[in-house]
Formats: sequence, structure tokens, C-alpha cells
Amino acid sequence: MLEFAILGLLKERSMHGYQLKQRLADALGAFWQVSYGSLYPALKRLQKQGAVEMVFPRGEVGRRKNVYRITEAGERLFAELGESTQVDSDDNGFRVRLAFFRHLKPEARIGVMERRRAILVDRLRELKDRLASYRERVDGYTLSLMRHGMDTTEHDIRWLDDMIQAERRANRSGRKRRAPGKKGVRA
Amino acid sequence: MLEFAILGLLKERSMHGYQLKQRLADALGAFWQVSYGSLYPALKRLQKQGAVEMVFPRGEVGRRKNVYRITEAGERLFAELGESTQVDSDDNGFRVRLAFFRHLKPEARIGVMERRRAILVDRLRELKDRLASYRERVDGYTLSLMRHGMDTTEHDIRWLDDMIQAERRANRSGRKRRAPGKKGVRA
DNA sequence: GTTAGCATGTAAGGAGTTACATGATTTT
DNA sequence: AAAATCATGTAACTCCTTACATGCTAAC
Repeated sequence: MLEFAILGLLKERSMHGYQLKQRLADALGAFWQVSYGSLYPALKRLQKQGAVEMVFPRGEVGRRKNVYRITEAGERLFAELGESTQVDSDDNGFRVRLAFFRHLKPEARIGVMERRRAILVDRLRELKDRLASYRERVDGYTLSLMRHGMDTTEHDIRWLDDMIQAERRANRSGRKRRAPGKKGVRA
Repeated sequence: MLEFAILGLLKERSMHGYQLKQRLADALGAFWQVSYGSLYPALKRLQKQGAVEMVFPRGEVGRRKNVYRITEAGERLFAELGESTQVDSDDNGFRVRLAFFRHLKPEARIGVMERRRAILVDRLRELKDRLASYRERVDGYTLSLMRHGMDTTEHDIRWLDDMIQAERRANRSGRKRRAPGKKGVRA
């Protein structure tokens, strides 16, 4: 997830680690805080893999700032991670991918959203089933937890439906157009 | 979190690992799936700490089933973990605690919910601030993510408020339910 | 001239997962 | 007798965190 986010940020422009953390906080700070202890090792891993490369060979400008640029291999890795089914059931995993959706192909976007939707529908059914069979046996707190979980999941599904619909509309009209309008995503 | 959940289940009745996993799936399966690869080692750790003990010295009844019982030390550990501020910002951490709220003292319950509320209020402010300052610069997907995050967080806060209120009402009125000293919990 | 912020990194550890490995018991 | 499910466990790994350690640079 972190490597995907790093690549997504570097697709916009080359940056150094410190900047990456700040930009990550801008878009996802409310849900996900990354520490340097995971960020810098992740950058090194990506460099070793050849997905990113350093723009200045450490120390060129006098200031110790390691600016990284995404490579061709990195672009491929980004696309691969963005469509990976490995993180579909991870709530935050979906948020992170959504934050970089603009860099995914429209078909990939719809695929990710529909897989996510299927997982939420499963979760909803699971909650409904449990609630139906345990209603008498569970305490009020657990009941409240389940009911709130159902509400939230239903809300999430409606949100996804709106986004899927908007995406399809955008794809049908004007094949070259980018993301749905800034105001038009939610009804 | 896992150790807290195990202790919470064992407070109700003694069980073996396999049963623990099933019961965990009953209450929290929609949010949290635990694997045996973490469950069994956790039980061993708890046993080594003296928080749980085996009821049958392995193999007594012929059947290889390790039934665990919570100890006095385990009860103390449960209460400590239930009030720990270490997991307040973890969404699932709160759900797990809620599922065992009935075993916490009323003051502890209110404390946990109010700390959770404060974190959600922070998250909401963070989202509002980011949205206000980045509205023009972020793409439609990120915008939608932030707006949906705000909606969800507001919904969660209202839910918490209802629960806090209900808890306070219950504490003020029904003080006579359930004496604090339960001695016959064994067996 | 010292505090705050910029910038990078490592070591140890936490809290899990997946895959593997085994065997007993119940159901069909 | 085969298949399903019950039951326990380990090894290797993932992906992150916290705490530590360093030094530069801008601002007050």
C-alpha cells in the first residue's frame, strides 16, 4: 500500500522522502499516517527494485536531499498494484487507491470499485445474518455495533454506486475525459 | 487487541482455541477475521504470562483439546487492556472493545467512548480543514473520498453520542443491577 | 545562539498473515 | 472408506510502528 502511494505521488512529480510524507498527509492524513521508519526503507526497496531512481546522486547540490523519480518499471508496478486484488477487503487500502484513481485506467477503476462493492455486500449480508440469528443472545453493545456496521456499510455501498455510475457516464461520453466533475461525484 | 478479545471471551466461559475463533467470528466476523496462526501463539503467550491456564492438562480426556480458563491475573489484564489508550485511534480496536463492553466498568466504558469521540472530532476537523484549503487542487476522487469520510465520521460521532447518553442514563437510574462482586464465575 | 523545522536513516519490535504440517472425529 | 470438519501447532514473512541517532538550515 505504501509503495503504491509513493509511486502514485512520484507520478505527479519527483520528490524526496520528507515531501512524500507531507503530501501523503495532505490527501490521506485523516485516515492514514505514515512514519519515516516505514517511508525511507520503502523508498530504498523501490530503488533496489528499479521502480524509482535518485535524481541527484546524493550530495550534488550540497544539501543532503534525496530526490526520487519514478521509472518505467515503477509505472508498471504502480498499475499492477492499483489493480491488485490483494487489498480489496482492506478499508484503508481502498481509500489509498481511490486517492490515486486518476492515474488508473478507467476500466481498472471500475474493476476496483466493483470488487470493493462485492466485498461490502458480503459484509452486509454477514452482518444481517448474524443479527438475525443472534439478536436475542447478544448484548446491547454488540447489537449496536452490528446495526451501526450495517448502516455504515449500506452508506458505503450507495456511495460506491454513485461513483461507479459517474465513472460509467464519464467513460461513455468523451472517452478522453478525466475524472468526474469536482462537484458531480455525489448526488 | 487479540489478547483482549481472547480474555473477553474466556470471561464468559472456558474454551479451547478453535471455539475461540468461532465465537470471535460470531460477534466480529464482519470486521475482523483472526487466523489460527495468531490465535494459538497468543494463547501460549497469555498462558506464559499467567493470564490463562489450561483446564485439562493436555490429553486427560483422550481428546486433544486444550481448554483454557482465565485467571485472576487475566481478569486484571483484561481490565487494563480495555481501558488502554493505545488503541483509541484504531477503528477496529474500538469495535473489538465495544464487543466486550459489558465486561468493563461503566466509568471505563464512558472513558473509552469519550476518547474515541475526541479522536473522531479531530479527524473531522482535519478533513474539513484539508477540504477547505485543497478544494481546488484535488481531483474528484480525492474530493469524494474526503466528503464521504466527513459524512461517515459525522455519522459515527452521532452514534457515539447516542451511546454515551444511553450509558449515562443507565448509570444514573439503574444503580441496583448486578452487584460488583461476582464470585461464582468459575465453571 | 537557540529553537523550530527540514531531512535522513537504523534497530528492535508489534501484531498480525499465509503456508505448511499433522492428526483425530464425525458425517455421508 | 472417503470427505468434511474439528483441532493444534510452527516457520517464514509482511508491513508497519516506536525509539533512537544524526546533522543541516531558517527564523526569531
